[in-house]
Amino acid sequence: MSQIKTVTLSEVAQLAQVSTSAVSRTFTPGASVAPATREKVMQAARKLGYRPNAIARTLTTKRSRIIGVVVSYLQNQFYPVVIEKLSQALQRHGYHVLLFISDGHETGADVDDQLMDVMQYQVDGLVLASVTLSSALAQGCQAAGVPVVLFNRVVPLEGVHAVASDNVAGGRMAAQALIEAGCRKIAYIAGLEDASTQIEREQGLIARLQEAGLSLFARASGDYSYQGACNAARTLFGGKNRPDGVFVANDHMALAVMDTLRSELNLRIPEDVAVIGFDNVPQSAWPAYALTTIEQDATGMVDATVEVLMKSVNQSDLSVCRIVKPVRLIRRGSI
Amino acid sequence: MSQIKTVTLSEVAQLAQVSTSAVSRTFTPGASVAPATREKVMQAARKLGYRPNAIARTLTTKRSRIIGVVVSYLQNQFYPVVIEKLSQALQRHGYHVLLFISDGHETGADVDDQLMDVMQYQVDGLVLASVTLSSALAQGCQAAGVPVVLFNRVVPLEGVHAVASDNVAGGRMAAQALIEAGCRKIAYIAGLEDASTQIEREQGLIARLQEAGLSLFARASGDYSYQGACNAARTLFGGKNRPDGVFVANDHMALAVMDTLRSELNLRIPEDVAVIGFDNVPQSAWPAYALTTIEQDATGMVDATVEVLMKSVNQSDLSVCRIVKPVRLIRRGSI
DNA sequence: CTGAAAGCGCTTACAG
DNA sequence: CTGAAAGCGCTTACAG
Repeated sequence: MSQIKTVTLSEVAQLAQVSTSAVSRTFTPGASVAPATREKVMQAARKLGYRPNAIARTLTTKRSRIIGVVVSYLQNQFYPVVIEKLSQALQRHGYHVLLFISDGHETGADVDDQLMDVMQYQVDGLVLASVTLSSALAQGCQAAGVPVVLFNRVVPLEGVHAVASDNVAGGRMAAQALIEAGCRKIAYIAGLEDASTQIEREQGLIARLQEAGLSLFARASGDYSYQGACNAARTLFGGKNRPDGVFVANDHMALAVMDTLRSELNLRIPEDVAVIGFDNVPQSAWPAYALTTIEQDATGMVDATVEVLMKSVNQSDLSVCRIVKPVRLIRRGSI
Repeated sequence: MSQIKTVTLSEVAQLAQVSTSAVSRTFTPGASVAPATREKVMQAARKLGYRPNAIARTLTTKRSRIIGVVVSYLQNQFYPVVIEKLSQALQRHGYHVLLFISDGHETGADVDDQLMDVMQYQVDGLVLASVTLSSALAQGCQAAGVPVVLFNRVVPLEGVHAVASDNVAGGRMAAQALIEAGCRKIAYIAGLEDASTQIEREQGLIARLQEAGLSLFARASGDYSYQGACNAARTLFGGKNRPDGVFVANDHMALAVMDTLRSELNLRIPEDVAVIGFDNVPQSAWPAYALTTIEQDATGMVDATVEVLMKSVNQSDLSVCRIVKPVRLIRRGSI
């Protein structure tokens, strides 16, 4: 409302007695300006307190230097960690994050709507963390030339990059750890049923179990939520013939499971039941839990994401990247 | 790089056989367009897949509908919760969040630099969560007409709004709860020494203690970090004559304190020592902790922030708001 | 209600 | 290396 004073490029040009082109060039890294000219411009700019208007620049260059980031919910500490790293990495490259929180339980159509919204800001790229878009919109983005990378989700969409962990391997590792610990009645608490992470982790678990001549003892879904996991734990461990080990699809749920097991069902971990999670969120290391888990390489995933983004921004014809980061077992006390 | 197809307003105008003004108006809520005209435009727009370019719009209207949000670090779950709520509330008003993560241990000058950076995007407002800016920059923002609200910090800067909790009252409540529980050797674990939250909470604690004829038994600083709090707990509780109760300046640290007290020092909570925190982050309610704490009204604070922002955007001469939300005691098992 | 025109603050071929 | 000029995609008085 009160855009009181806003110094523009032409005011600087006027004061410095040069053309607007000269001013523009001195603020464009790598443009050719004579040292003397640059100096005059800088002085005038400093005197006036000039700051380039990124919006105007975006309008002409078609590069906003902003990346839209959509994330579904921040309860799971994995995402705050990722967002922090991602934001900082992007800042280092001169980019900024336009953040978008989707309500979580939205249909693909809703997400599409929101995405259209952020697209209007001419974002240079899009990263969707734990969220998926429709194939229609994916095509739209591709047509518009804005690269999208799915973070921690993989969906075979044309032109959509994806960065994820080796969830199948992780599932196998979890199975392996449980088996080694002597568990024979192994249960699984699933995440959102149609999430690729969920599907792959379960797949790995079951594959390894079969190799060992075992089959899944029990299964319940926790929807990747704290409460969902509590409920799953109750149904799985409430009866007489209970599992002696459980793989929980992510740490956020695993912590909930540990809480319920101990405080509601009076079971000891790992003596009565071994539990293993996935992610290695900061809380897993807290002594109250000491959760054994499969670590996702958050830093590596973020770096890969940024790399794909930067490449795509500079060369349109980048072929689609599907990056799969290795995971590793972090042994602590819950198994 | 590959801005393949981008439908513009004038293409729509051409197809619809109307002026660009007409198109612009049909996409401006509340502008006067004849129903028939609007219909023609809508059809053309739909056919072409037209989406208004928010950047171009911003350049002419001087309103970007984006709010810059700066937050120092997301380890403390209070902030992810706040960001989620804030982002959603803003979205409801048609605004978006340009997120900025500052490294945490930055000087005011660094924050200033980063802010100038986000200012270039012509943000309509700024919210600084757990971060402060220099008075020089505060004036700059004021001069530029962009309202800034300090979230969870209060600093007497000209023209800067602030939304915070009644930290003094909270400190008193904490003292009160500890006293009622029979504690007489009450310690305090401080946050970042120059944060207003830290100062006020301590102030309230000490005031109430004095009224009860007590003085602070011991004190250590935890810097609002998990590790810092662990160290503080060690020095405070490592000796023979230890406190029987402790007020920790925020939950994030309180959880760390509980962890060290129990797993390292073998102390029982609350039998050996009562602990109380501040914030009421989701984890405080987890059975492993069941932390008694002073709750900040995150939703109320966010709503107030959005309200101040929306008012400021629409009327430049809004007088400075210093909003202080009440807090309340949440009783759980740690006291 | 509608259109022609100017302008928002920058960048970028194009000549020189 | 430098400047004049056109243009990025929209909005908004101003006339009609």
